[in-house]
Amino acid sequence: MAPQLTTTSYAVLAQVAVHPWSTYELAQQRVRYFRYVWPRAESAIYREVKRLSSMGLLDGNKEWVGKRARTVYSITDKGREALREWLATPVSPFAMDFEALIRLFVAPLGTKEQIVTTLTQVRDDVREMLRFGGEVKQEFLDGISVTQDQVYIRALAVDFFISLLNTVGAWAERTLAEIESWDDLSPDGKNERALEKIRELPVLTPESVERTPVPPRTQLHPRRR
Amino acid sequence: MAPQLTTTSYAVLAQVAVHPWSTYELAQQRVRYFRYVWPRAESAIYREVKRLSSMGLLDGNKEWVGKRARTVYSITDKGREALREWLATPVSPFAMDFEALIRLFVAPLGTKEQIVTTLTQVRDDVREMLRFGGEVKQEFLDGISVTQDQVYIRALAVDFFISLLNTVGAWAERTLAEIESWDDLSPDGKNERALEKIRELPVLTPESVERTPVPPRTQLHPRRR
DNA sequence: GGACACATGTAACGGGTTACATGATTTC
DNA sequence: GAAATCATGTAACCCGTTACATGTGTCC
Repeated sequence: MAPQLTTTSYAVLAQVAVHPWSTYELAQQRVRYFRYVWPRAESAIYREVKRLSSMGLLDGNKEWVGKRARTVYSITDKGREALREWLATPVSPFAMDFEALIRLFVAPLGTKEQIVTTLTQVRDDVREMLRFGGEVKQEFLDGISVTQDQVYIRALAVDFFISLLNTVGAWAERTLAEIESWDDLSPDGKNERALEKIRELPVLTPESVERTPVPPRTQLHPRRR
Repeated sequence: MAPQLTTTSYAVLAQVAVHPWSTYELAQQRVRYFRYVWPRAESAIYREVKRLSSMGLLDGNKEWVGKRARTVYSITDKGREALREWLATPVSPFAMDFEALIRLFVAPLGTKEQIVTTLTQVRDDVREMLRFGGEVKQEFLDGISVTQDQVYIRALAVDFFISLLNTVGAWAERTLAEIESWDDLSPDGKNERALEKIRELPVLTPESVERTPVPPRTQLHPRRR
């Protein structure tokens, strides 16, 4: 049996499918391709191309720059076939790591300044990513993108990226504003206003029929026997 | 030196800070706390509590259920102090894993049906998460949440969650509609329309930035590990 | 009294990360 | 011609995963 490929493998295959790259270029150009939707360390890419080429999915061509070797990889028919088969398998769901939310939960342990700093960082990170998104947009409008012939597909992805970041950015802004309007991080007098805000959130709540009567929460101190 | 804690460690600490839990409850209740913003396997939690308690940040109490032991953990002062110190460090940026976008990029290698299936899966995943979000909302409105006294904080997080999912869901819907309006996945005659759509995306491009003076961006902080 | 879900973990593998090494090119 | 930066990787540790193991209440 061939060893199992990971999503990272397919991400690399997908990038090489566009055109051949040296490993270094591959690792660098991930920024323009998958850095924000499938972030991985550079060294993972180096390892991945070797695996893929040992399996015959990539074709590695050694070149020489002075006394240094470098390898340029292109995708093979077998590689394209692997991608094709992958497309028929179930997709893994959208997932995120958002440390700032964990900090928010314990924010009252720290100072107001700290949580404001955290949220400001989030806002700035998002701005930076949006700046990058604007760059990509401009590249396509100028007609100079490497994947210019694929605009009809890439546009869908850029749409996703921009929409999502605008949402996160807007959330950061309004949350900053809310917290800055507080005197401190204590609950005093804040919960009622918060309930009002929760009530207005755009999501359906389960109907009372389905509403499970509160299950007596698991006992923290079970009886001995 | 004490071993370095990871964000997962702090996530566990943060959850135990709410009130004591047995390890099993901890692992289960992650769904209601961090599953969607900091997803980790259950076994990671089991290992983490042992580490944290060996460091004195958690206090583990052995109890007996029949002949089986179980451990109930509560946070120590030292644990709360660790959380406090953590709040002063730079936050790690929002990150996501979104395999569907990689598939979208290579979609023309496969069939229209396949990419439609993938996007439908995304839409359904989002619906399920939104259903959960609605449940949480209802719990707060009913006043029965375990963190009822923290509504003023949790509301901010629920806001984030719902906003983000609505954005992803809306994107999935309109992308499905777009692709279903196509005869096939070839670029024929699609790129011009796509450029028009890109032009309308709500993000500043470098050119427009040059024309519109923008306040100097705050410096980005370094990445945490 | 057998089946089955719940409860409570452990073992082991592998992907991802950080740290390091070394040659080539540019800058001053 | 030294320093800094770019280019091209390798090594090793550790977090996160999947798979498994075993005890306990419950249902019919």
